[in-house]
Amino acid sequence: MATEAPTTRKPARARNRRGEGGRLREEIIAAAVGLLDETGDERAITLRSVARRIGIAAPSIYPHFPDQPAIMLAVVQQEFAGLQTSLLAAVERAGDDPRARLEAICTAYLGYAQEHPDRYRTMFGGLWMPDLSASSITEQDLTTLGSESMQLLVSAFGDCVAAGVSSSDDVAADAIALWMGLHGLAHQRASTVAFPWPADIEARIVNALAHFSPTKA
Amino acid sequence: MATEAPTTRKPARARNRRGEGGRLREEIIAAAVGLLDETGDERAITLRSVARRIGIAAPSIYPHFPDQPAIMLAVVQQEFAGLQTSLLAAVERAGDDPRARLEAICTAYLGYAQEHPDRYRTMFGGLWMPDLSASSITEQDLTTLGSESMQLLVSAFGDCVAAGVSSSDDVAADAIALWMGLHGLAHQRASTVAFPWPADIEARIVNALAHFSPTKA
DNA sequence: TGTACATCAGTGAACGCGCGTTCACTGATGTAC
DNA sequence: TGTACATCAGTGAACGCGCGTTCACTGATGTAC
Repeated sequence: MATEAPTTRKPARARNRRGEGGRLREEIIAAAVGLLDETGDERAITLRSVARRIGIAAPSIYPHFPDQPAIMLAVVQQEFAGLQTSLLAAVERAGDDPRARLEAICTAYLGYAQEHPDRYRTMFGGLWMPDLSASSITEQDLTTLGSESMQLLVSAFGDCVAAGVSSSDDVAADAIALWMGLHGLAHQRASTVAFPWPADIEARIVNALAHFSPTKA
Repeated sequence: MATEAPTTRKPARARNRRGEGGRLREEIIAAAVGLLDETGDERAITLRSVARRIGIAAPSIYPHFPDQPAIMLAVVQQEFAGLQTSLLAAVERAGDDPRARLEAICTAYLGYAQEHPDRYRTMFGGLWMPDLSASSITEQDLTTLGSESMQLLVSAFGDCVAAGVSSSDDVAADAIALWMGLHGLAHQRASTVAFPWPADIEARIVNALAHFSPTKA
């Protein structure tokens, strides 16, 4: 696979107009996600590979990102936002029934991970974050990731308990337990090559951890 | 941090005696694990860093491993064996009660992951495996990893169902569901910097997914 | 017991590569007058 | 309406580094005779 076509040397990317230099920032993030999706390896996202894909010189990244980990953080933040959007859309579609809403969230969560396994692995793999002291990334940047989605799950779980379709003596704790079940399945599916998954694995995990009343068989 | 002490140039490693060259193979694996434990980053395991740590020349690796991914595979295989040993020891200690045995396996599994978070992340992260076509590693190498431990979990779960302390219409499927809960917690703990875990998170996950009869409160 | 020799367990130098980052610069574009 | 100029949005060459891998080699060690 040729990294550069030999005949056409210059793709001749149109430079942004004055005042619109910020657009390159978005292009950089999009290029990074594109590289991740195509290679399936977050290590393929390098400062130089991103620049190459856009058609700019490598140093042109620096006015927009202080270092390479900053690009990764921007990618992960954008993807967590995308996950949240996907969950909100699912819960919207689900209507008013509390159990249907919680199930919709779980299905959407697992669906996102299956559609974008490499993104999911990157978001939760923790491998992209460096020494934390040698880069521009702060601990605050990391702890806030995914907290919105967690909150959504907690409140949907709480609604189920309030409606009597679930039981829990500690909604926050049981929501985390449910999330861990979802995460385990999502992550393992995204990481393993082949595995003999039972057809109803999602339902088995969700039903057990959501403590759904067994009445509605 | 100096990579090489300036005064003592030669650590003067004693070369193995004739017929004992195979010892270097074990030293290489041990050095790789050591690097992983100390740096917390599997990317720190390079052919050259391993050689440096042992005190040999880089090409000396090649009689023992065909390429760098082969070292990673050996590390991961050894660690899966270590995990299995740890689970077997726990189940031995637990005595004859089926529920105690299953709980012991779960606790030992989570304990291993908490003691060696970086090893756990490497084992299940899937990032160390390359193109699968560009290296010496085969798909067979990957699918067998951890299957022994899975079997142990299935049989312990089956014993619980047989003894009436658990319920399940499909032990194999529910064992996988339980494993996913364990994996989710183990992996997230190993990957995240800080998280407000509930104190009883382990019990909440295990009790729900093992379908333990609630009689024994 | 002595010695030639095959083998084993490595070594040392070199290669080409892609990486992050720096530095001084350039040329188009909008604005003040 | 015309023009000087500041600013913006980048460029191009270069740096030092660590990487995986190759090649021809070396020197100790055991063995056959």
